[in-house]
Amino acid sequence: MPARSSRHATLLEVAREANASKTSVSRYFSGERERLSPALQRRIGEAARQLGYRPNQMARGLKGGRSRLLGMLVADIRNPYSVAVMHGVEQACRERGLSLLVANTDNDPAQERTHLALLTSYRVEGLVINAAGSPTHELQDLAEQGLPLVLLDRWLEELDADRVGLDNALAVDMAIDHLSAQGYRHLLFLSEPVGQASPRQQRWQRFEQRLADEPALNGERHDPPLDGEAVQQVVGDFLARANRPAALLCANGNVTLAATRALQALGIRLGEVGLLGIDELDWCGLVPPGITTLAQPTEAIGRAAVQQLQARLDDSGSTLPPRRTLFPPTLNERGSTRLTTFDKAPDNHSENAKETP
Amino acid sequence: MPARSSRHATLLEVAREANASKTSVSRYFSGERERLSPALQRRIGEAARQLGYRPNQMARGLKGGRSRLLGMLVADIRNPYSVAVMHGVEQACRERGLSLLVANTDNDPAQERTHLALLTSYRVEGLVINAAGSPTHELQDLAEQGLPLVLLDRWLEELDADRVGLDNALAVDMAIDHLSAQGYRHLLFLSEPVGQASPRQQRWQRFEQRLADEPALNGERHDPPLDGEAVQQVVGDFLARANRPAALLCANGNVTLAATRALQALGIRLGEVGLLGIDELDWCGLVPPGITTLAQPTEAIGRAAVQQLQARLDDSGSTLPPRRTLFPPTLNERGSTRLTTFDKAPDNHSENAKETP
DNA sequence: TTGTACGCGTTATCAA
DNA sequence: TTGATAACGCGTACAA
Repeated sequence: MPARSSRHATLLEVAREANASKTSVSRYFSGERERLSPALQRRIGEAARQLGYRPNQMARGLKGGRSRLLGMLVADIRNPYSVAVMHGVEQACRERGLSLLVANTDNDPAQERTHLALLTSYRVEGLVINAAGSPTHELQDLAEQGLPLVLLDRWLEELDADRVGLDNALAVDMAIDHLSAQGYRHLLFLSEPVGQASPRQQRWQRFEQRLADEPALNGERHDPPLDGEAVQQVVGDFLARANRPAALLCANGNVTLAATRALQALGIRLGEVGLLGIDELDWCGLVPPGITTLAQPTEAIGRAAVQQLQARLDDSGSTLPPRRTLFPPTLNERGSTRLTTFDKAPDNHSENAKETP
Repeated sequence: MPARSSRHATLLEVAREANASKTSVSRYFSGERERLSPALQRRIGEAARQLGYRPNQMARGLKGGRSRLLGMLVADIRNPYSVAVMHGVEQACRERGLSLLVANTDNDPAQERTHLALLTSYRVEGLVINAAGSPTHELQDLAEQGLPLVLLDRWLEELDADRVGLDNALAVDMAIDHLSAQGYRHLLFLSEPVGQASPRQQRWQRFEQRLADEPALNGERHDPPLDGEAVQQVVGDFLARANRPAALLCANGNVTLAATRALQALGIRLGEVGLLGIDELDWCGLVPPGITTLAQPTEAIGRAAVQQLQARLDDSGSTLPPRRTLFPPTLNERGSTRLTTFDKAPDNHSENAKETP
């Protein structure tokens, strides 16, 4: 029984109880158990268990500067993409004996600043940053102070830090190539308001570039707000203007959701008008005839972020050049980009598709 | 310019720079700014800004025992329900100037133990626990040591702690009442493997009780593993046995997803066989004709958890009796429980429904 | 192999 | 209003 009613047992108390010195107890809990005599080990172990002793990480961090804490700044924690990446980050942390201090900013630059200060005040050993705004100056300072940090998904041009994320140009290429191969000729690129977010900018730009390069391809780009009727309006207008076969390319998961709603509201059948979304979501196979997506390797991205941080941590001293780690997406082909599929069966049963000319 | 190339400025350095004492600087950053002369305030503020000083929370926590950290143990961070609740927790934390240390256990009791130890080693001031297994003993110890903790969603009978979550009995009642009112007579209650998880047990039991009480209602209960073909098998068998009108009641969001897949694979139209899920999900309005759900007030649940912790923190001393805070769900009525709806249009356009007898 | 003594950055206590 | 000093719990030279 831990007995102590309201406080925590300390190293010193364990030492007393075990009739040993602070140093020995410290060693016992710092992976130097081997260097103690078997007898001492038993005494300390016993005493610690009896008092319910747990080393105080705060005190540990204070002395050695090793907080064993990693900070993660997330722009929108309710985004499944963010959570999936975070899961990868967390696993990688666990494998290294690190804990994760998570801060969600809800895409608010003010909160971003606050949380950044907060994270550093806990002396995190590294920072995974999925930025909302552009707290470039603050980050620059942190980087200069020698704090390892890696930019996740969204990055800031002015900040020359390590970056991990999707190969956005490749993703757009794959999307366009697939739609093109399926016979779609008139493309609508749909994004959340582009603003400062780099992935949106990059996908957007790549789309424009491809349109410019290939005269056979027609297209438009729009970034309406996702709440309200704007999306339906934009899609409706596009479809009224565009010749067929026409398709929608959604820049991320949120857009895919909004676009699917819009198409349904307009009474349009998926596939007849193509739909391809960047980001894979649980339900993409469920909406008949299934929504084609480009899945990001979220776990790998998360792990890569931590790995990069670790590299900086190990390297502390010499200045490695900033490194960019880009991952390719995976195409999940479903009915929404099958021009000839007018059937409503779920994707995994499309072999039973009945033609409805 | 923060100048210092690689370390953090300390209180002492600020004091020297400002020609003040440590105490004064400490006061300046501890909300006792008023008690300093305007001149001193200016000097300290200046010096701090110049050196880029940030109080070290680790050291703070060491001295006063105030880590300003709350710990949250999450059973499955990829579950949208968990994330939504976490969002509420996080907001409530922010309002109180607390930070959140999140630990995901992936439903693994071993990791649960580890993470629990980790969280306490950072001297979190309180713990929000969405337990995977039953680390009852560990938790009991923590509670006895005076650490405020609140059980979220899942609770452990043996542990007499504060609890926050959904009113599960009410939820099942509402589900059955709705299905019953819509004309469904033969019910299949579908759950993830019940095991130790208390919400599953409670929902399961309430379902059984209602069946026993009302002879007019027929029903079965199953808890197949969600991966693989088991769900489709169970649903198929049930539908082969049961008379109509028949309906499925899904015990949580994961089950709803699996059940929807199964019904699609079986080529069954929603509504014709009823489908009602506990937990609201992004896509429930998207799968024609929309899936009826019981939404949990996730934000409120998260906030309530922190609020409860706060109460314990404030009260420290006298022993308040354990408190249970249960929230009612909200019914989102959609096409999947509309017996007469054979139309495939999205929910928000059901007024245009064409009858297809 | 084990113990002593000091320092980490902060707050609390007390005195000026 | 300000300042000196002693903790807080732990790691780590260094000495034994």
